[in-house]
Amino acid sequence: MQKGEQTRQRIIEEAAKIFNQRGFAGCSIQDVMEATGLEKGGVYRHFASKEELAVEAFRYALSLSVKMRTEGPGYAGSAIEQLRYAVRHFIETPSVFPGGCPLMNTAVDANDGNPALRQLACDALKKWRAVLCSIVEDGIAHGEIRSGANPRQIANTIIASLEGALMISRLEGTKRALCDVQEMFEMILAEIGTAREVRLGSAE
Amino acid sequence: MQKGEQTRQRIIEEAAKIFNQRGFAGCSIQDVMEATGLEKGGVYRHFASKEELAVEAFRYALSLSVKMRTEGPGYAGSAIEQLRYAVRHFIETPSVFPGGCPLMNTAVDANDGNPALRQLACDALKKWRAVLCSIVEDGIAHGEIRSGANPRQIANTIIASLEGALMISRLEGTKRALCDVQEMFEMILAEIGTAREVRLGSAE
Amino acid sequence: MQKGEQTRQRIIEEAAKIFNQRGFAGCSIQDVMEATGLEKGGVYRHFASKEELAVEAFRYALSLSVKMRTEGPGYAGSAIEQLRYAVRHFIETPSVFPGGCPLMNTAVDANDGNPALRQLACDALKKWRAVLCSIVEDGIAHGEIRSGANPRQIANTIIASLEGALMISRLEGTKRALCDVQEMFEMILAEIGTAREVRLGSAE
Amino acid sequence: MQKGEQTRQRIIEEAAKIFNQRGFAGCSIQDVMEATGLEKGGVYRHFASKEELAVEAFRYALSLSVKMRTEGPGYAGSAIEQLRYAVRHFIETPSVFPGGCPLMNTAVDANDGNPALRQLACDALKKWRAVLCSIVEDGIAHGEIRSGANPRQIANTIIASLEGALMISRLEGTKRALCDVQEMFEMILAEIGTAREVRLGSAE
DNA sequence: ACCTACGGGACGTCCCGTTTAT
DNA sequence: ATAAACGGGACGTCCCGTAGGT
Repeated sequence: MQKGEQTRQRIIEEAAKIFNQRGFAGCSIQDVMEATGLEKGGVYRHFASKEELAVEAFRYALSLSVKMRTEGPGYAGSAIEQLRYAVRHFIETPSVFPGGCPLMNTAVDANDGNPALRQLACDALKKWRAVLCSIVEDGIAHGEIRSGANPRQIANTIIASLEGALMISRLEGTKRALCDVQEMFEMILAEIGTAREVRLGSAE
Repeated sequence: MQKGEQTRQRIIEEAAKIFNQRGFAGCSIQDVMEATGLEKGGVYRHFASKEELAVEAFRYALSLSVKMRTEGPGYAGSAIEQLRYAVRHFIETPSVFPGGCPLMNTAVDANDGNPALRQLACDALKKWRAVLCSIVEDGIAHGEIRSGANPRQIANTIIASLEGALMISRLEGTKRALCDVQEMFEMILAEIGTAREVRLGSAE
Repeated sequence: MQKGEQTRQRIIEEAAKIFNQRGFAGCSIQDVMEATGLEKGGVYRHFASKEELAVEAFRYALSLSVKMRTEGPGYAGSAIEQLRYAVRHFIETPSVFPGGCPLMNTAVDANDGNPALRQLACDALKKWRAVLCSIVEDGIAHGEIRSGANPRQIANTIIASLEGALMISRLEGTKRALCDVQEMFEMILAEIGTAREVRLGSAE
Repeated sequence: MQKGEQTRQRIIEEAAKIFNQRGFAGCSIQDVMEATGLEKGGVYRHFASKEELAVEAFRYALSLSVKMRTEGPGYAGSAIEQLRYAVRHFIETPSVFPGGCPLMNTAVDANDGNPALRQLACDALKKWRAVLCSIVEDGIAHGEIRSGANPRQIANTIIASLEGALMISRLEGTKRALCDVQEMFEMILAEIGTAREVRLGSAE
């Protein structure tokens, strides 16, 4: 990797943090300059515009974020275990960057007009959901999850609950909402799992 | 001072729409001027700064938003029915303003630094949750909901899921995520309700 | 005269001074308030708008100005003497108000757009010129001025020279330009007068 | 810095037109913005204040104006011919800009208080007068003008008459006053010229 | 006639995104 | 990659003309 390419990557990484915290409009090139130690020209050498830099920064943040939510040592074992891990892992490390989940931030920031950013967020969402879906599908195929279960519905519910709970938790400064959702998921996982008697026995 | 107060209110209402769509940093006083038809002097007579206007606008948006989620003809009957209504009503009218849910938008927008906005969002969240909590508590008191149920947990889960699903729905331009969550709630409501045998009988 | 009418007149007189010095755009109602000791409401009771006050003020200034240039003890005797007096009197008391000749000021100030003020200036000019014309005409009728003389041309020349010289004099802070013009007029008056030999004899 | 200088010049030229028409107080930076197509930042980069811009604009207008009155193909031949040309040329092209003669406008506008503008007008006047004076002096030296003639007096009379006549002409919307003065000048030129018998012979 | 409220709009500062020259 | 230049435009202050209420 050339020196120029390294610099470019460094800019993206620093910018990603700032954009994730303050949003596109709330962050200036000056902020990026200070974070990278570069001068304006040094930034503009690598990106044609603030818009272009933002796209790269958000792309980076989103891809890293999705990777964290979809890879890890816990993605092994039974489908139920994997889903439980996905939830637990989200709660333990809710964000790669300061400023909250890039997916939610990008979604809210771009909902106004920016179609490029919106597409990036959409892609990230789809990727994450696809992973969760395939876990559920595998679980059904292996008889660990009830055959009537709807993978997409389960995946969407997991993502929605976690993102929503993260928003609440950040607002309140507590993990309580995240934990509340996690517990509720235990119930849902028991409900969709086939190993019914076990949970009923243990829960009551 | 009658007329001035009217004007002030009109500014707040127009500003609320714009701030909700574009966020604090993404919206200028010029935008507010255009939306209200006023000139700069006309706006700054009523608000000391953009910050102050934003606080009033967000307060207005949040209070209207919470009111919509917590009042309505459906808040009657059994607790389970009321919770079901809360979810259904959210999905049918997910936003008072263009630009999505003020609670989520404010939460994301203010997470950076603005403590005033953050407090507003926090208050709105607490109000909403309190209403849901009391529905659950009433349900427990009336024996419609299992005595082991945790009202706060249920309320947080409802809010988190709905907000998260709304984010997904807005991103994708479909109501699918919202509907997925709604269906999942049917399962949860059945689970926490005491009229157990009915659901089990009908579902299987 | 009522007290209200007196106040109105006082406002006009004070405003006339200020408008004559600073022009319509360069003078504020606040200035008028300070000059009269009245409050805003006190001024607006008598005039519907700044524009209306300005019209009255300029009308007053112009009429006073024209009166000064066309009335006086010197308007007696031969036509040549009267013209000489008109010139001398202008130079001795070039302005009723501080700020220069209202005619020139109004003409320059109103040349942009204000048709009401422009008309006032035009009327004042016509009045002044008419007086000078009739002096010349009388002179021709009495054989004191050459029959070939053009009254309007002479009147216009007198007014133009005096106004122009006043402008120069005010700019330079000297009366020299006014005196230069006065001397030149002696030559002209001699030229148009019929008592030719006298001047030739005395001048050479 | 090439481009900036061009922009600065363009601003001055456009501003000169507007200031000449409406005066300093009657013209806003907004007007200049519209005329130049620039935004506020673009204007204030080149001038520290409205005052500074006005000085440059008036300086430009005055210098252009004086140049027009003092240069041209007619400034050749006999002194009398040159003076005749000066008058004729003024009447034919009385103003470089819309809004009348910058000298008179500035003089009236600045008579209030602005010493910077006043000085500019004064300088312009002196320059113009100097040119006319030197023509007369040359005429005297060459024996074309009577040795008793006073150059400064003649120059002041020309300037005063023309400026005054222009004011009248603009007020009335006719060139009549200008023409009246021009004709009167024929008489004066004949009077101060040495080729006496010619005019007398032709006029009578 | 005073006083206050109201909305208009000019002025000037500051900083931002971008370009250019080095 | 730096640094300065450039023009855009947001922000907030101030005062102005005007309208009402007292």
